[in-house]
Amino acid sequence: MANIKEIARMAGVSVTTVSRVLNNHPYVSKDKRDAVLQTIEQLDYTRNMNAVHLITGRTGAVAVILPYIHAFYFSIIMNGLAHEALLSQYRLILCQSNYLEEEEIKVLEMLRHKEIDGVVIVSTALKPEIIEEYTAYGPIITCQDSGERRYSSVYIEHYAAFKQGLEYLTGKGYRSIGYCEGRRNGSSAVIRQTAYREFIAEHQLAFEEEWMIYDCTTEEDGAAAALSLLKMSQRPEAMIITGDHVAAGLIIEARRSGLSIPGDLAVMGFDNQPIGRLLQITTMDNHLYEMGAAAFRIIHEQIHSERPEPVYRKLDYRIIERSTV
Amino acid sequence: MANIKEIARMAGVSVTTVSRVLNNHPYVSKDKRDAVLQTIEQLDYTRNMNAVHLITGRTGAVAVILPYIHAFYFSIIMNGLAHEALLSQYRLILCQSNYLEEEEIKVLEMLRHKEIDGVVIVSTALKPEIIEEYTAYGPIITCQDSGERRYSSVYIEHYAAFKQGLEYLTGKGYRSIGYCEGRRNGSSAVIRQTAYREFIAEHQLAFEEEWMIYDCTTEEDGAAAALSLLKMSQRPEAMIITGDHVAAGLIIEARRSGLSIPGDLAVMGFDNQPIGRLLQITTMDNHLYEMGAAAFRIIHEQIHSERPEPVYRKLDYRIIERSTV
DNA sequence: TTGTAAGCGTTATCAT
DNA sequence: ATGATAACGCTTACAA
Repeated sequence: MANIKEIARMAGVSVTTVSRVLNNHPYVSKDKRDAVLQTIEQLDYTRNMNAVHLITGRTGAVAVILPYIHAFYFSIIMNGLAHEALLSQYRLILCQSNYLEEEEIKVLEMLRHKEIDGVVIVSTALKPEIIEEYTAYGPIITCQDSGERRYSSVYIEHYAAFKQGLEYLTGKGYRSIGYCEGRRNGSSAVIRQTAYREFIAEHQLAFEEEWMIYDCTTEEDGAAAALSLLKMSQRPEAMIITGDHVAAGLIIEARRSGLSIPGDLAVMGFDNQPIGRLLQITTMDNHLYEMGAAAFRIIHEQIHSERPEPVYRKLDYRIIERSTV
Repeated sequence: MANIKEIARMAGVSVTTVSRVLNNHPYVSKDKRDAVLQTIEQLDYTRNMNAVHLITGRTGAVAVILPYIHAFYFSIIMNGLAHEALLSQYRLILCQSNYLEEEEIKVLEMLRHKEIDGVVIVSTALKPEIIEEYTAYGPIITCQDSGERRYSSVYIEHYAAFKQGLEYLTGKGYRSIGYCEGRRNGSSAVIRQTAYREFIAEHQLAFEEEWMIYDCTTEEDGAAAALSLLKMSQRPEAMIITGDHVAAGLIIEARRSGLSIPGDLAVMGFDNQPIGRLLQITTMDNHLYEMGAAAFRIIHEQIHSERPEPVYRKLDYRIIERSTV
């Protein structure tokens, strides 16, 4: 395959001139530029970008770490990231980690190996200390609140958002509230559970340990939760459920079993996913798209600044009132 | 940041020896190897992979082109790809194209620029001729049947599969069948519509133009389809719907409106997605996961062979009988 | 406006 | 078993 030297020789110019044409530098006469362009066309030449990356020290690529691409929560954030990356002519390299530290480390190692210019961590199993180590090799941003670390973050205050959701339910008069939690190891799940238990205690609400249902991540988990709810001697008046798709599964199964919603059971979802609109689920909009977009904008800026300072951006949230509460 | 030269100097060996240690070559004495290893540790050294890519002419990365990551159809294929890529220690670069030719070309250009070793095209808006041009720069495989071209393919016979679905419905006694089609431009949609219309004609089934519903890609589209079905003066006895999530939307909305399924309306889905199991939707399993896995295995083999020949692999399919037909 | 030559950080070749 | 040295294909001082 042709290289820059060959183009230079055939066009009767130096490699520098060819490089200038390639990079749209000024100070190239029209004659030479045309000659170069024509030769390039003729030989079907393109640059070997590996050589460019080597000499420039940049790759124009950013990696994104997330556990599952097929989870709505993450795909919405991903859309935000992708949109901004496109605007900046950047490439996104996706890493579906399944929360495997090993996979996540691999991506951070890519940063170290100079294969990418930065890393966006949407959700991780990694300890903040580990991430912090890698900031030495390039900019990193997380979509989780990890305190004011040496890397940036765009995040939702899960604690406050969850409490607001609970307040909304008690405001509607519900005095016993169950909770379908998402992935047990998920960083947000831990926070939300704390918010939940504290809220229950503060407001002296009724509570049974079986109202706390763990590891609900799919429609089927929601359906299973509905079934176990039905078998309880004491059932909560309301359920708060992270993920509208899980809420959807619960609602469908509960209705199939003859429960009226919100009459017999109120359901509040989280994350404002498309299925939620279909089933008219009352939910919490976490602005996930904007989260992705902001994350990319920040890391892009950091890639291009000399000594970037970490940025901490807190996103807001709001309840979407529909008809399941 | 430290480079190989520095390591060599500090360890008191040549760069060649360092390189040998780095690549686990034989013929390095234990003494020197240990010295090198220790220096590497000490300086926190890693290779600049751009230099490696440049000299070796390989990158260990394969790009995947698909229109939408959040569509179940594609995410299942993606899972198959990802699993195999992991086994082969390959990196996957994801391109969400939205069926924009421009975006897809960008990826093919990466192949030309030597930034990736191969391309897996899951679904594309590109003409086969264009893809064929790029085979000059490296192996390409599609997950669509495009005839026996200069690039490989793993594909489902959408025509035959769709007809089998229709036969299943007529076998159950339904004599009027409507069809919710997926994305209008989707390559499979075109094929399936042909199969549909031909089947209707061959079997002299009842048919109204309004039973053919276009561009159904989401749960909400399915719900909307249910609503328009309800308004028809003549309603089909059965619906065949590409995508179980679309079928789910239709079923939920239809039942909400008092329709019994399959009593008043039989529904057959396609693609065997998780939601289909929850709602007990009778569907067609297209082996999408296996499709992704096979695609990667083939391209991986081609990357490592001198003069690769195109491979054409046809996948089978089967009906999963549940309770909506 | 143009060209020469020195890198970038590796691996490959070919000695010894 | 080890090491010079030449690639790989490009950008960028620096000189003219």
